[in-house]
Amino acid sequence: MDTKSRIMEESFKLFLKKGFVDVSLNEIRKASNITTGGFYYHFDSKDTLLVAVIEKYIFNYFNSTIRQIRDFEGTPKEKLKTVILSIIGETQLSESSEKIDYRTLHLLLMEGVKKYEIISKHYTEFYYNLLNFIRDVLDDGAAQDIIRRDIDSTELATFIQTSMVGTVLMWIAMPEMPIENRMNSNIDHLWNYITK
Amino acid sequence: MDTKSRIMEESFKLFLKKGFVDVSLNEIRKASNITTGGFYYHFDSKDTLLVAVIEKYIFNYFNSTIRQIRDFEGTPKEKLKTVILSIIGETQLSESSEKIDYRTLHLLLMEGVKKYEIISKHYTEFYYNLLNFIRDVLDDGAAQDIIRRDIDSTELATFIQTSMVGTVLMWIAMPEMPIENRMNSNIDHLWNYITK
DNA sequence: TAAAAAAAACATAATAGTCGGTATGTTTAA
DNA sequence: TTAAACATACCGACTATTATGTTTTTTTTA
Repeated sequence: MDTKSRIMEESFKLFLKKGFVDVSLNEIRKASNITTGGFYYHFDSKDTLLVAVIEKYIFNYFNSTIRQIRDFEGTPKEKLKTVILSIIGETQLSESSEKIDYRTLHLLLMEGVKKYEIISKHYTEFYYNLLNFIRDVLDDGAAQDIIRRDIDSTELATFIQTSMVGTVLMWIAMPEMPIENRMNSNIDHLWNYITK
Repeated sequence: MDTKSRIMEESFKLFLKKGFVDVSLNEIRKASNITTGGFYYHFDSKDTLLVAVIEKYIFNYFNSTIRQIRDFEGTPKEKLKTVILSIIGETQLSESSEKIDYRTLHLLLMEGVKKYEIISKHYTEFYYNLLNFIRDVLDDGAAQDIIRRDIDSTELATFIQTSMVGTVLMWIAMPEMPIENRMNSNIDHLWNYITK
């Protein structure tokens, strides 16, 4: 792996563990085995690094996951379940085999959303991406005559998305209940409601 | 107002605006019109201050809101709608008339949850408190023969809570859609599902 | 009830340490 | 020979905190 990627990956791991502001450039340097000069050759600032890291390891991953599930063969219900569990579930760091706890990732994301306009923009874009995905799945299900047509699919998609996103936050608040259980239970109820 | 309360209120405002770590003691001192000695007379450290502020201005407020809505006369549906809108909606700083944007409050809360075990504990407790409230409302509705009985009320309450909490996060992600609209739409769908 | 003592409520000054960032030097590859 | 890819040394600004001094209020005592 080249130096820049190494810096980004090690920083990402540190950010997840301690949060952005609580990781100093010294720590980043040590973890990446590089000196100050080396770091500033690749990045203009610590902030630039954070934005790059979040774009690469979070949003790229999120959006490519949605893309994959779009091509995924399965029932609409399976697709809905899979997309969110893929994102939330056992995220994996590229190349290495380390698993990431989504909860810490979410907290890092919130930190970025608060501090940087560009991350906030990416965040919004991702949710529109997810919303469109859910709506397409619903439209597909309606075409297959599985899903009710009396409610506008965008509104239904919004309802479903809200519930799925809530699952994440509840997982942070009440971690003792496994995410899979909560997700399965929620999707089952949603499914009862949206199917004919 | 006494000095300690003044420090806490001014700090809370600063924390909401910039986040905890980005507010220095110097800023707190200036805003509260106090010196270093004065500050450290009332608080052991900056961290102690944050915990005190979050306990007082967030969790006290949250939990007392739930208590109020418990006594609130109204239909189960109104109660559900009111409790979350009261918490999320136009929160108000004690004494002063300044309105708080819940989104910034949520981000501050996440910062605290990440950094301090005690805040994380309060956070979990609050969500159990909310869950119990929702379940009681549902049980009440079932007793009035409004709400279906074929699903366990705890599971139904969990489903509803997840959706409500998701509403908050969606509001952060997609702020252009007003929280009231989203909440009303979601509650209507939930209601269709849980009523007989 | 006035003086004395004690405690509370601050104010001032200083400190050690860390922070992100810069300027410049050196090595390596094209 | 030139530019990329680093390394070294350094810096001023700022950080939370401490130690100590001063003022104000409360309590105790004569």
